[in-house]
Amino acid sequence: MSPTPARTSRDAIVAAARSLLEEEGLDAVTMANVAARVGVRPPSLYKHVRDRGALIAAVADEAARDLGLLMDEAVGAVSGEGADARLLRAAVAFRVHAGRSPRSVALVFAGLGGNLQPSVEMAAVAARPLLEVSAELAGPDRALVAARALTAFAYGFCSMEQGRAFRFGGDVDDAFRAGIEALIRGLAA
Amino acid sequence: MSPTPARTSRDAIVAAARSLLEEEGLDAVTMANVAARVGVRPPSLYKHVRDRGALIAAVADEAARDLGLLMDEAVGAVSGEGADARLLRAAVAFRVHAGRSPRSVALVFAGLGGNLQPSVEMAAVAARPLLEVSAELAGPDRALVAARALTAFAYGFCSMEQGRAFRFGGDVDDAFRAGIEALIRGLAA
DNA sequence: ACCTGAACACCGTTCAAGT
DNA sequence: ACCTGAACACCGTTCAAGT
Repeated sequence: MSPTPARTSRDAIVAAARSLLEEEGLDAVTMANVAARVGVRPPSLYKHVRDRGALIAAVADEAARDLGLLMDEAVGAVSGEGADARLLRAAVAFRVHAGRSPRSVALVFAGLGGNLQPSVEMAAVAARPLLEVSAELAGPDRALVAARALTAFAYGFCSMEQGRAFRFGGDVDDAFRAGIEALIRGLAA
Repeated sequence: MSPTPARTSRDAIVAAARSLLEEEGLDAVTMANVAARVGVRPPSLYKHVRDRGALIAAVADEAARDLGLLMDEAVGAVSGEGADARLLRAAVAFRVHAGRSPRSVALVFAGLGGNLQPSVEMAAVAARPLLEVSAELAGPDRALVAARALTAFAYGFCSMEQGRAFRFGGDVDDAFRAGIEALIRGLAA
């Protein structure tokens, strides 16, 4: 019975912003581009999201949720596998994900130049799987410290790799593997 | 004898862009803001820099040079100090620097959303001190791998810290120290 | 040789007016 | 209740015109 039914939705808007981010970068996530993708004029977006910042924060939240699901799966126990082997698998999965969706990963961890972040709740969901295996590796009282170190390394490495910061030759796959193994070894000791 | 002497210079322009970046963020580095700081109209800037991208790349180069000088100093041998202790000092110095100049650091390592980077030459200068101590720690043939791991951890950690990504409590200083020590231990083994 | 105002094609955002 | 065109204050960049 509404005078005019909604011609788009918040979900469609966030999805359009998300694909724009991944395909063309944060600069391409303009209200004009998003509006065009959902078939509406830019001012109409403000009926569904507060402003561009809130839209990008919503994208960050979705990206964090997906990352959490991915980690949950990657970390799943395989018969007879120790915490070290499971963390190595999780790190490799994270790197593959970062290679496929570099801008989403940057958005989740560093806000991509803006000050937007996922909500604490979503961050907690995304972090849980890693925290559990970290507790196995380093003990419950050092789980947070270990998870932070592993995340810092993996995110830092992939962020630099995607930003083409490794420009002195050498085997990048090797550096990632050696680094994560050294860190896991050091944290378990 | 020039018809009109230059009222500004490339150096002054880059310096203005740099302070704008650190004080207000990359979005504030507009041609209008930079021009106002050097006392000129925006179109005049194009006589000194190709475009905004080239200006930001020049800022990245200066930031990389400064970081290299800082690392060179931090890594300097103290009597009887091993490679592990020197790397720990370098990492702590890097973190202090990242706390003071977070946006410059982000620009050097990840391009800050744009695709700008320091030149390879400047990156090589900035990386040399770390590579030398890494060779001491892990042996010459593993120096690059070790330096990459240490950089990835330190940059990732500080980037997350500055982006307020550590939101589950705990001692962040402790996490940094434990992480870098674990990594150094693992790389030396 | 450098600087300038005017212009162009864009932004994000607001708001009164339509349906 | 949602969508729209028009408007406002901004961008980066180009260019002919000034000195």
